[in-house]
Amino acid sequence: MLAQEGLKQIGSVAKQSGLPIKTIRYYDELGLLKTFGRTEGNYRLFNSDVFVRLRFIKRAQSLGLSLLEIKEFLEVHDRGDLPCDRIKVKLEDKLEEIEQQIQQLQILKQELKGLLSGWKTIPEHPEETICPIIEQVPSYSVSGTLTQSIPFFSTNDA
Amino acid sequence: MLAQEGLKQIGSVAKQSGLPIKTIRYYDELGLLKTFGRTEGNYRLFNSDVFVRLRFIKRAQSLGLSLLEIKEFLEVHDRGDLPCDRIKVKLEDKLEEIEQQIQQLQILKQELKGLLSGWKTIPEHPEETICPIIEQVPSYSVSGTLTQSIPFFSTNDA
DNA sequence: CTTGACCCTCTAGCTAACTGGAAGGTTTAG
DNA sequence: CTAAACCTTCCAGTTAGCTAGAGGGTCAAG
Repeated sequence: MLAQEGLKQIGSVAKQSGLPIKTIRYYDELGLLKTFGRTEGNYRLFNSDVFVRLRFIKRAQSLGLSLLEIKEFLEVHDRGDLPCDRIKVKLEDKLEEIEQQIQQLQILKQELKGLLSGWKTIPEHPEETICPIIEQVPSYSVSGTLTQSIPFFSTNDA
Repeated sequence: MLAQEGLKQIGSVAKQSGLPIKTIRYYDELGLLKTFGRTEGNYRLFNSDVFVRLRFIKRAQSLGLSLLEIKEFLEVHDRGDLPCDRIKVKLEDKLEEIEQQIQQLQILKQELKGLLSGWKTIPEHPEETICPIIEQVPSYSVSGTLTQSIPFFSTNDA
């Protein structure tokens, strides 16, 4: 029997939200959810806030934030603040990250295109290379300030 | 004492290549390296082919191929073929993958930019949202055939 | 009273590419 | 002979976000 009105067990939260039960339990374990206590039978109880929280989590996740980052925001929120300003800063960082990722991928793409456009099944060199073309050093001057080349060997001695 | 001329122990391979010993051992375990036997003391011996192989591995990795994919190529190579044609197909697939990744990231970027440009530290709504802005449904019509929206809740019942 | 749906915790596994450490064998210089 | 530097295998842990399964408790209906 449910302890109070309007409280839900994990199963119906799962159904309404479309998320697997296991996932909801997992979020709860990580401290993302703040359950509304338990029944006498030790069943988790949620009030309808949980849907707002879940939607927030999923939305933030889809924007590239990790569960731990999201947890921080939720904690700020739970202390009474709107975490908007912090979120803004994070999102600005994310934006920069994403722009860099895109740049890296563009470089890669250019490289791959270059390799593929110059492709021929090269005949000679039986032993000294594995695949001659793929081993070419990239010589791109794509567009702009890209001096950083893709590493062949990193420089750590261990 | 080294069994033969020109053979290297793992330490000097590590030094010359710049890769950690552990990594080289790991590649060997995965079957990427084909050692040149062992000493009486059970030390791995490499001939200088190993540098070609390592360079190939690192290069292919930097092009977005996994170690398992790379292993396939090396096995083809070791059976006597130049694995170029297979590599070509893989690389074409990779190219497509990368283009899709870029597209996804562009969408994300647009979204983030949209959020950040419309940003104000919104005052009201104490409880029904966590951060009002981040919870907006994205309404982008970026450029072209993007019907797929970022999922809030997926559609699996479990 | 029993069945079935629901819930609990706990442990372990998944992917990928390593990395760290324990415990111990080998080789060489002094 | 001993110490240092090198090597070996094996086991476990890292990251992130779950997911699977075992083993068992709770609850309402028939």
